[in-house]
Amino acid sequence: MFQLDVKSRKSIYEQVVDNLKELIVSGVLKEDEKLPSVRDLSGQLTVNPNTVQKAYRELERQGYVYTTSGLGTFVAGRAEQQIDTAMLAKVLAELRAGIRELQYLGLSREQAMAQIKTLFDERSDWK
Amino acid sequence: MFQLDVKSRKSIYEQVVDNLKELIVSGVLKEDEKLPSVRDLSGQLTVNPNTVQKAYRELERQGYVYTTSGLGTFVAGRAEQQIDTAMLAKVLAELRAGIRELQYLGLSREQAMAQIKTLFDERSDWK
Amino acid sequence: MFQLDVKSRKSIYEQVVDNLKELIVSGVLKEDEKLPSVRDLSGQLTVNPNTVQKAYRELERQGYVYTTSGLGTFVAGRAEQQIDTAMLAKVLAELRAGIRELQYLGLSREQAMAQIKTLFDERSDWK
Amino acid sequence: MFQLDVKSRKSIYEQVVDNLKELIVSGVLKEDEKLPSVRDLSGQLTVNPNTVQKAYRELERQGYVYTTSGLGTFVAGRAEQQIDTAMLAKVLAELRAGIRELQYLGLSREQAMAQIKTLFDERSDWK
DNA sequence: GTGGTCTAGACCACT
DNA sequence: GTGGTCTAGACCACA
Repeated sequence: MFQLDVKSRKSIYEQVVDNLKELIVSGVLKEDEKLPSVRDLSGQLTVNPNTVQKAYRELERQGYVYTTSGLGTFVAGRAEQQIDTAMLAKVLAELRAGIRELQYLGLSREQAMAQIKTLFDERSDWK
Repeated sequence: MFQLDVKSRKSIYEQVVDNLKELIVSGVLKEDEKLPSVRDLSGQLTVNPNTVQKAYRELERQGYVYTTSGLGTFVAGRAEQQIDTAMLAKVLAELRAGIRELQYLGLSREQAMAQIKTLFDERSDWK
Repeated sequence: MFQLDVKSRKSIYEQVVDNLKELIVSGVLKEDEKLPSVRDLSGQLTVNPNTVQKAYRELERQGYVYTTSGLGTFVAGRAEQQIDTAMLAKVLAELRAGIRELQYLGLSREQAMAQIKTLFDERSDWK
Repeated sequence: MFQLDVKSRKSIYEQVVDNLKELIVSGVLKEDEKLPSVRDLSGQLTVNPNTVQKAYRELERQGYVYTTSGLGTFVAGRAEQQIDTAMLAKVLAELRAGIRELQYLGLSREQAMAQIKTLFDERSDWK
C-alpha cells in the first residue's frame, strides 16, 4: 500500500496518517471504501497493531474516515462540509513557515513560486 | 524580543528556533550581528538556559548562525551559498502536505493559490 | 421504520434499541402491539439478524418488550410499574455529565435551563 | 484524587476523563493548575500509565487541558471561547435520550423536572 | 521528571 | 474477523 521510512523523524503513526491522507485526498481510496483492517495493515507494514489503530483513530478525529465497530474503517465523504477556519489558520501557519524556509535556503522568489506550482500540478484532480 | 506560547504543541526550543529564523530571514537581525547570550535570552523568555542553548545549536547546525567560542553567537552570512537539496526536499514535503490539507479542507484550487499568494506577499523583502 | 447511521460511533444494535425505545415511549408502538420479526426488521435495515436479535434481547432485559416463544415480540405494558432506582441512578449520572458539558461549553445557567426546557417540550404527550 | 469503578461498563480511561472534567468544570482544579503527572496518577489509581495518558490526550483534544512536553499537563482556560454549536448539538442529543429514559422509567413530568433541578443545584458555582 | 511512541500480547464487544 | 481497551515494559526527546 505504501512504505514507511524508519529513518524519518516523523513517528510511525504519523507517517501512516499522512500516507492514508494522501491516498484519500488524491482519490485512490474512494468514499465509503474500506481501509485495510488494523491487523492487515499492521502486518503489511510490520508494525504493531496498536500503532496502526492510533493512526486510524487520528484520521477519524480529523474526519477523514469513519469507523463501524465490527465492520471496519471506511473513507468518509466530504459532502456538505463547510471550511473549518480554525484548521485553515493552522495549515496556513505551517505553509508560512515552509515558504520562509524556501527564502532562507537561497531560492529566489521566482524559483520558490515555481516549486510551489509543481506541487499544485501534482494534484491534477483538484479543481 | 519575541513571545513563546507554552500552550502550543511545539516544543519550547523549536519555537525559539522558529522565531529567531524569522528575525534572521526577515533582516531584523543582520549578518554578523550578535545574538543575545544564552543567559540573557533565557532570562527574557523565562525558560531554562539549556533550552536556549539547544535552540542555538540547532540554528548553527542549519547554518543560520555561527558561534565563536567565548565571544558569542552571530548571524551567518548567506553569500556564496549552495542550495541544500536535502533540506529543500524536506521543506517541499512539508509544503506538499500543507497544500493537500488545503484541498481537503474544501478550498478550490484558486482559493488555495490565492492564499499562498498572500503568504508570498507578506515577504515583500524577498527578491 | 427508522434509519440507522453507519457512520455513528454508536453500535448498530444500540441504535436499534434507541430507536425502538423512542417509538414505544412516544406511543407510536402501543402496548401489546407486535414488533416486526427479527428477520423482517433485519431485512428492512439491511443488517445482520443477530444484531436485531441482540437489540430485542436488550429491550426485553430493560422491560420495554416481552417475547412469546413462537409468536413474536410485543410491547410491554407500563402498568403497576415500580420505579427502577438502579436504572434511575444510571440515567441521572448521564444527565449530570451532559449538564456539566453545557456548563463547560460556556452556556449560562439560564441558557442551559432553557435548552433543557425545549427537550421537555418535545415530549408533549408526557404528563 | 478520585476513585474508579471497576464494575462500570465505562472504560477506565473514560472514567478518568469524566472525573477530571468534573474537577475542572467545578473549579476544584483551577486554570493553569498542574494535573498530576501521568505516572503519578497511574500509580494512585493503580492502572497502566498508557491508560492515563490516553485520558489526558482526550482531555486535551476536547480543550480541557493543555500539555507542555517536559513540564506537564495543565488546566486550560475558558477565555474568549465561543459556543461550539456542533458539540452543543451532540450534548443535547444525549440529554434528549436521558430525558426520554426518565419518562419511560415511570416518572411524571414533574418528578423528572425536579430531578433535573437537583442536578442544576449541584452546580452552585454556575451563573 | 515530563509527556510521547512503540512493542508484544491479551481480552472484550459487536457484526 | 473487526475495532477498542488494557497491561507490562522499553526507549526517546524535552525541560
